[in-house]
Amino acid sequence: MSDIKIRNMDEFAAVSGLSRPTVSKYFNDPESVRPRTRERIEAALERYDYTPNFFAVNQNRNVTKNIGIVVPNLSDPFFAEVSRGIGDLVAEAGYRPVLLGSRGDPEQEIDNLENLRLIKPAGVLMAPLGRVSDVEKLKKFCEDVPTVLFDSNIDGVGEAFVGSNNHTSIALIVEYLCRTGEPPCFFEMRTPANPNAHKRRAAYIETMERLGHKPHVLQAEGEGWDFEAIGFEAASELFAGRKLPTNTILCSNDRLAIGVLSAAYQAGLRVGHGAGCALRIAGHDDHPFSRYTCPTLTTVSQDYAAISENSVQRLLAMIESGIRPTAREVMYLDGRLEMRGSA
Amino acid sequence: MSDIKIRNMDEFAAVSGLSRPTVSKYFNDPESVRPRTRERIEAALERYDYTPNFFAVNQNRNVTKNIGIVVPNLSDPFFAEVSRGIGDLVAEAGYRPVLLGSRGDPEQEIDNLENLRLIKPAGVLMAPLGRVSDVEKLKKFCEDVPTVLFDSNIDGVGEAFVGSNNHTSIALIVEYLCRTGEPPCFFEMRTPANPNAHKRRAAYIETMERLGHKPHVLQAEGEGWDFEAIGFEAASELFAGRKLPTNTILCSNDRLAIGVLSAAYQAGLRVGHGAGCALRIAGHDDHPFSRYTCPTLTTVSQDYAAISENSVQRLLAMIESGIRPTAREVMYLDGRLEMRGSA
DNA sequence: CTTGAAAGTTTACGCGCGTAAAAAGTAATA
DNA sequence: TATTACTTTTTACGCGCGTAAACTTTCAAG
Repeated sequence: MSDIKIRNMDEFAAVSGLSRPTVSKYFNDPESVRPRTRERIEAALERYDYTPNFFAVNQNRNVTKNIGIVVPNLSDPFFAEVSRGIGDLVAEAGYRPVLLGSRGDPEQEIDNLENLRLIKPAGVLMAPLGRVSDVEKLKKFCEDVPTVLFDSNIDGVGEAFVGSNNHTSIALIVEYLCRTGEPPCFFEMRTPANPNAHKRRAAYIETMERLGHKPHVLQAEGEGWDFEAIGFEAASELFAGRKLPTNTILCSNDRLAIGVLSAAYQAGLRVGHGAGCALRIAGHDDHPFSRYTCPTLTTVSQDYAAISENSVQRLLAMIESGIRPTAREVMYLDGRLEMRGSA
Repeated sequence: MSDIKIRNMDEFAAVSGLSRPTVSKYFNDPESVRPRTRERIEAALERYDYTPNFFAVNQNRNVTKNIGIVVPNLSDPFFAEVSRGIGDLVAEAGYRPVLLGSRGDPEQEIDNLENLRLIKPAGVLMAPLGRVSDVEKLKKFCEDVPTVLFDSNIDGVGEAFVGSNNHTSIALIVEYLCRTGEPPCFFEMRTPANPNAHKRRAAYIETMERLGHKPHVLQAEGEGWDFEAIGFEAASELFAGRKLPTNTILCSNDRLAIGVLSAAYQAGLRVGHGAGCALRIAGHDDHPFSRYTCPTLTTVSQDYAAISENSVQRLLAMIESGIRPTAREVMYLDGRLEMRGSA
């Protein structure tokens, strides 16, 4: 490694014995130059460390190699996990992932998109806030930038959607619960942030009716993303008032279930499916901590890997072909039942 | 809002009736132009939406308004939380936070810094991986870019460090545990990723000896960041072998403690400080989920807010004064005992 | 009304690179 | 060896903005 500082592509072209346009071509696509030329450039790269100026490279492009990843909340372990996976895939494909969290705030969500627009991304992968999102602004953004939605769907926004099939996964766990004990009631937030919640409630009701049971929906008050706290508060009240219509609770998601588990513990209710248990509790999502709750949480796992892979793949296909599909593509992946200790 | 598209600063200067250099001056610092001029520009901004081209703006600067935030792992709720707070503060101060996670991988950590270098950040806030970090490369980066470390300290790296005082906070909880029951043993990973772990162990030993008790350190095997799993496995073996030297376990951090709690539950050991409890378990950090474990986890909370504020403040002071301090500044904040159900 | 500093305008150059066009060179085929 | 198709080089321009220098206008104070 030489100590001579290379200040720009001109100087680097000089030390590698080539012209700047050829070097420029190499950096845009190493395959586009003759193998021997490539070797010379790569040899020079070992001796002098040079990287094209990020800003100058992107200034003239109308699209860059940046791919935006926008999720509702980076503090939520689910989204932290998924966005990590997506970021990896994006980086492997030779793009630069730019990760942004919206903190549950629709204004922040739009801000994130505006910030992304500044860096002229090749495309965006986004898990929208859902119900509270500013749909018109989202649509406008998606007209300009190829966008794939994941996790929660908003009709007409983006070129594609990849997510879980709430209908089958809720059916899966409702059937399991009915088969192995009392039919469950359904525990959710009254004003859920995420549109999946509505689908899950609907799927619960439909499955219960199909099985000939009466559905019971319990709704917790509270806004925001502090799901454990909301679940805890509402469940504590339920337990104190002994208002539970059944001994089995299916929660709309694992974070609520974690709050409910905690409330049950503090109310002295033993949770599980064994002898001496007063209550069964199940969740949905297979949150990273679900396997370490007490008892471990029975839930439905979403196929994180498949969601990540499919959404990235769809976006890259659009970017690399340059073709925006005429019809919006929607893909639902099946969940898997995770039978653990709590139900 | 007019529909005329403004393509660049020249056009925007034209519609606002000013010259481009004046407009440029405004965007660099709105206070630097006469109030009347400012009004004209801001009026124009309402009619035509124009934002200076991000890449062109930064191309000529040798430092930008970007501030990098690098944490070991974005999937860890602790870092997710802290980096969210830091990002907010950075944004409030008029800078653009760029968040990067190193995934527990020292190479990724260096990669992150190299990527940051490309965008010429005004400064960087970093929680280093610690023991496994490539210290030489970190140092080199910190020579070029003003950097403040937080969470875990590496001597000689960065201009300042802000973190918790492990010594006092471990003393706090050890004293509490000794006062209210059997003296604790200390549960940690044999090869912890984070240097705080070593300080915590040392603080435990010293406090125990000061109080006239014999310290016991139990070490779990396992590498990586899957702390709950590592804690669970090791604790399960301990419980099965009945090898515990005391009925009180102080875990090096909350994530390990969550694993240990889960193992205790599955081993049928009742955890808590009440009658009929076989075991007390405590943690350290006040992880977001600690208040929802079963039982709730007694722990020491780190002062997230103060860590965020102080580290951001120190970095901004350096950036805005343009002065790199000659002496490295180190700041330790005290933790607070969170007495809950588990101990 | 004069004066002088502060603010704004004009003009001009540079940043580092993408990229187009024409010329020159290189490698495989006939 | 001549032909042909690629590659590479040369030359030149443009992107959008920062910024310096010299000049002109504005505005408040004397």
